[in-house]
Amino acid sequence: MLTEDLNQPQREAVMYNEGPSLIIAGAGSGKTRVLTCKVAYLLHLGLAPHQILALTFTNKAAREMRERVALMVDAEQAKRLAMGTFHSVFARILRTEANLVGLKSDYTIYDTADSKNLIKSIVKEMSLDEKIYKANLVLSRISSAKNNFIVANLYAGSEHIKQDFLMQIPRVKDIYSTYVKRCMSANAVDFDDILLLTTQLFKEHPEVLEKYQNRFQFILVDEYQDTNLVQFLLIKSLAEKNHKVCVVGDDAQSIYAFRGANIENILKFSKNYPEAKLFKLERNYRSSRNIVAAAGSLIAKNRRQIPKNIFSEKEEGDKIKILPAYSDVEEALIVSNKIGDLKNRFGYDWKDFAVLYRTNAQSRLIEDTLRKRNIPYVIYGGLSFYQRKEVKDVLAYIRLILNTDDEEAFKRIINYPTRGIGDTTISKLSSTANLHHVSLFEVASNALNYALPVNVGTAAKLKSFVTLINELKAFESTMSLYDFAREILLRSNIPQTLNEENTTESESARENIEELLNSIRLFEDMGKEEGREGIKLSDFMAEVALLTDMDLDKNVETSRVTLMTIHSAKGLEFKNVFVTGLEESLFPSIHAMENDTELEEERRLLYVAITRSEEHCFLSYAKSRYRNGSLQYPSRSRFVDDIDPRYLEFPMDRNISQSKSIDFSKRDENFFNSFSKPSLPKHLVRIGDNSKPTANNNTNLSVKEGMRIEHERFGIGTITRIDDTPDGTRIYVDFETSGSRVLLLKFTKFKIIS
DNA sequence: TCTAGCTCTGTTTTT
DNA sequence: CAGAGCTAGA
Repeated sequence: MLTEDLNQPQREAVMYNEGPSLIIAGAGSGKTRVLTCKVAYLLHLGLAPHQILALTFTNKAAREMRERVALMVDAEQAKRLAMGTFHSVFARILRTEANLVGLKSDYTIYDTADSKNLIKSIVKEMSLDEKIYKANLVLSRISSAKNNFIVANLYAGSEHIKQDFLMQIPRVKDIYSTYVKRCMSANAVDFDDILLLTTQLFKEHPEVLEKYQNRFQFILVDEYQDTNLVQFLLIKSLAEKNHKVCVVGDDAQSIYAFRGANIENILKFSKNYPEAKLFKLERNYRSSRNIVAAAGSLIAKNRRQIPKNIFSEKEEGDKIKILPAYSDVEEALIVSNKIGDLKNRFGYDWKDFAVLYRTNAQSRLIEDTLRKRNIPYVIYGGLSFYQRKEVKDVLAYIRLILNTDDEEAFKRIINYPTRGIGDTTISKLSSTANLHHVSLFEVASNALNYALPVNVGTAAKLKSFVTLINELKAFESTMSLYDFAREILLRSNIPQTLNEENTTESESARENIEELLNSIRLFEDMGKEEGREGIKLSDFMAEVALLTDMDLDKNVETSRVTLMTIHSAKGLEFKNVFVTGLEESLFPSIHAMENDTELEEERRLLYVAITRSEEHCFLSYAKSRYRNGSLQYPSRSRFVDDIDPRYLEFPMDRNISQSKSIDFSKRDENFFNSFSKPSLPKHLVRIGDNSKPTANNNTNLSVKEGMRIEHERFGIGTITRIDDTPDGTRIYVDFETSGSRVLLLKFTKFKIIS
């Protein structure tokens, strides 16, 4: 029986399908299992796979669920489930119904970089100050409006515009409406549009909505706490007719408010469906009792939450260990050492470890250290493969060929490889195109008709570019995807250009492009295997646009330590988890320290991080860290103090101050002062600060072999050797955590301990 | 129009 | 620190 291995609340949640239900699923409570069983159960009850709509936030989650369903029912059925991310499912629907919202079905999906570039162009064209109307800021305003279902012509009457005035950016309204128009005339949508336009479509075309209401007999939504208003509306409208909808979420794990997610949706759900059944999954099967208790004590500091009692019946386990470090460098060393140590002691595999951080930038040091120790690792996040310059260049060719209206693709490649068409010509093209409400490509194709003010030479260059694109277009019908893509690549002249450069970068660029072609071939072959007829390159492009770094195959066969942001770690679990950078203004982020709402979200983020761990969890922080090129002295994160100390273990052996009361923020001096115990005479050696190094009077300073010193960045160590060289005195130090180093005395900041 | 080199600036999380 | 944008000179 399908529900055999489930506990009571899980089974009830799976078997109740008569109406709407809300499943509050605590961390590690077997949520995926419940969802999977539910899908299998619905199939068992006789629903056809295509009648079940299951929405997730990541492709990975969708894939995983499909695979697990396939194990319970037959693979054929699993394949036909309507399962995917919000964006991929609704992008498909939008493609089918494109003409109803003024798009063509081969529309392009703009990624964030495309959107930003478009905004930049618009700001320039409107002669606004780019320093005030920063692309990032404007995009986030537009995105937030879209997520809240505020279309361009309603923006003027919205709360948003009031905030814009306060922020002194009143013209966002105009940028927004121009942006929408430009996307439309480029036959392009951005990420938010995929959901927004579908919502609009359903609103304005009840007959279309009804078609999908009838098709989707049952709707499941994962990570419901992370849905925004538009997603809420989409689910609401689709479920309106037969109320067969089940949403699963955990308010304690809501970490996407910055993207418009609204916890209110969970509360609104019960309001919207008064008959909704509520199920709570409170037993955590993942983590030791200590970890669950520690996480529980942390999240208890948040005010707004749905009451629940998460418990574990696993063994008590070790306490969460706090790992203080002198510097970011040392933090990385400690983490790497601990990983090696645990592996040796308990026989873990590399893949049993994850190092999590708040910001992507933190990965660098950890990466460096792991590499030095020969510890294999994978990094998720950051630049994804499809965002790399060379890959985007090739994709832009493909995009323009498939959709010549694609403004951003046009701009990207009109002069790459260089063909003598510069900014001047591009802005002429732009203004002419805007004037006549046509695409850049259209103007370039008929420069004469539009009276484009360019000289004969430029006109000829434009013509040959247009001819190239048109010729390539003609190949589509005659070739396989792979051959077509290869033809595009060859004719684009990109490979030749890279060959000429002949640098390490151009070498890796060529490899990446080769990789891109391989993925096109793979896509084509898979399609054939699955018996899908008439796959087109546009299908590949549609898929690629919605792929993230998480979805890429990263050589999963080899066992490696995982490095990722906490956000990307949601939904995953590891035996051992290191949460790094627990420092004020990093975690919680400096941007989130102003109000409680944001602070609570950061706290939930740490909650998510801790609850990823099954057996061991470590929280590390550094007393000094390089950020944006300058050294900073943060204090320990307040969140460490939010956890009940009964579940924490602080180090005994090292005398890093536990108190947070010292203000490190002012000057270097404070940092050193904080080290010295007030009663002791200050042996602080601090030579070569910014004032000129008062040369040799430091050489006979009282350093001796065997002395123990405490270094700002490397921690505690013993001097093993002292050498006088023409450059000054060199000291050889064996550091406890960071190994041996040779330091030039006059530039070294340290304190003598004994 | 292109390129190299300089200055400036920003700097969270992501489908 | 790294990426973007700007300037000067070719």
